[in-house]
Amino acid sequence: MIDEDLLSALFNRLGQRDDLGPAERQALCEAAGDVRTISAGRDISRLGERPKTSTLLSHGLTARYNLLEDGGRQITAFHIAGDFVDLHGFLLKTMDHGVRAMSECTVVSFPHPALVRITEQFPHLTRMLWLATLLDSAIHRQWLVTKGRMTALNQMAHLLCEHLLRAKVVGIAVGNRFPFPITQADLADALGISSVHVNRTLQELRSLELVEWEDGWVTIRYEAGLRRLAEFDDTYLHLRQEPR
Amino acid sequence: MIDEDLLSALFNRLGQRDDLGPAERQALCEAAGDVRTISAGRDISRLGERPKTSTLLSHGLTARYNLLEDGGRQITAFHIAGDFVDLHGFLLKTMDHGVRAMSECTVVSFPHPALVRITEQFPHLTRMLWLATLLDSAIHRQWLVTKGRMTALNQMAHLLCEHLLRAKVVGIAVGNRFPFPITQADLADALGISSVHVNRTLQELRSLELVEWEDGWVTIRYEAGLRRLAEFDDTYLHLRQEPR
DNA sequence: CGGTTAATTGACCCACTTCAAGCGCGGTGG
DNA sequence: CCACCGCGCTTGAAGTGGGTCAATTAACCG
Repeated sequence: MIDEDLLSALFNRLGQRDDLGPAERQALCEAAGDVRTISAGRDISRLGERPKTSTLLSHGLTARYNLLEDGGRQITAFHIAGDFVDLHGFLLKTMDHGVRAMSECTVVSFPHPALVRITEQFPHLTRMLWLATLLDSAIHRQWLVTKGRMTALNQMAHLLCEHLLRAKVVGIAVGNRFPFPITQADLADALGISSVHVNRTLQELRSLELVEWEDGWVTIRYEAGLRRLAEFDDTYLHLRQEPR
Repeated sequence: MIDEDLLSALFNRLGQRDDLGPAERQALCEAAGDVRTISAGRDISRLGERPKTSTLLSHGLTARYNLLEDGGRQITAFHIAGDFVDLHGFLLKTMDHGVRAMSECTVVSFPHPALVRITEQFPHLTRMLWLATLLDSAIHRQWLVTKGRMTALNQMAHLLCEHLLRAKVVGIAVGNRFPFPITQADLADALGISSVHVNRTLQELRSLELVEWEDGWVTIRYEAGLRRLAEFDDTYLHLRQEPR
């Protein structure tokens, strides 16, 4: 059975939404398979694969992405410690996107048969895992809104507000700073804009004295202003603790 | 207990992904609460609400939407017969978007306590309901890809390919025709473009002899061509029947 | 010190927006 | 039965956010 430390970010994340009992924590520890380290730039999963485990990110940053015929790429999600990168693979069975390690990552695998057992024996824990995928989904919807109806500047501001909050929840933020080790080209693929425009937009955020971004660390200098710019409302992250 | 007919589209949709046993079908029928008709333009659910039931769409068309400060609107999903419009409300507890009836709709409500009971007594059915929300999520991701990296023309083509297939799955398509009773302004809010541009883009799809759109019905005239234009690959709809 | 990758900048271009006006049609009230 | 209204669709013209191309600089690395 694995060390509970590896799951602490997950416990933080789920615990922020509802209490997890000791039996449930133990069930998760027992369901865990092997622990691996994956180096930056490697794919954790590829389009079309049929995974037999789901992968919890214990440390690092990953991205879900799809490629287009012209070689373009769209990143549809980032994941940090405490996130499952492909829990949906448990039931979807076939990956409809790739998952790439954007930094060195530590991951814990959960064999699908063990997850089936959880659904048979731990209804509340099952709902919490289901919830974890619903939170992903809520973030997708929010990205659709910002991508569809906001300028690059607002969109980028929104992404940074979101990540600050997510980083705080799992305890990897340091004050208003959090790690975000991606290139401007990666960010462009997430926002659906060109890397040239990312560069100019970032400069604007800097000149507005809202954000700094150095050596893979983002500092939010003026959170209230950034939130206003992004029309950020954290409802969609569902951070209330309540019976689920 | 309600008439099984009201759930037939749901059975079609789930049954396309895995077998549902008689006991599971019956459990769903027993979990159902009241049946209502909602007239076009009405909200089924609003931002910030805390629903006590989840709503299955048995007939009609609905849209999830978010509003922006400037009065703009982004539609993040359409739902047709057999789709739950807010199954995620079961665990998210608070709605992070509105749901609007785009046509007259027949809906079946499922009280959340009944869904809790399903998670306690029917693990496989629970996984199938979970799957239903994962399919929503997969569609969100696909929209992110098309919205981020495709032109309005390709995006619109993609949406129509998607809806043709979804309509076929639940049996509301007639050949290559399906109902889609929305205005061009609604479509603009879904694609994240202006209604003027929707109009011009639709004209182009028509002039390419790929699509017709009259009286709320879409006819796909040349599906292969439309798919090529949209780079449409149905993997993300996960239409294979297999153990889940 | 060459080689590579990321960040930056300038110049020009285009997909899509905005604004504004006109049109077709079903619904309604007199 | 018709005049009018409102909504959705259509079209034109002008403006802009962001794209593309291409070159330069900066940082790192063996």
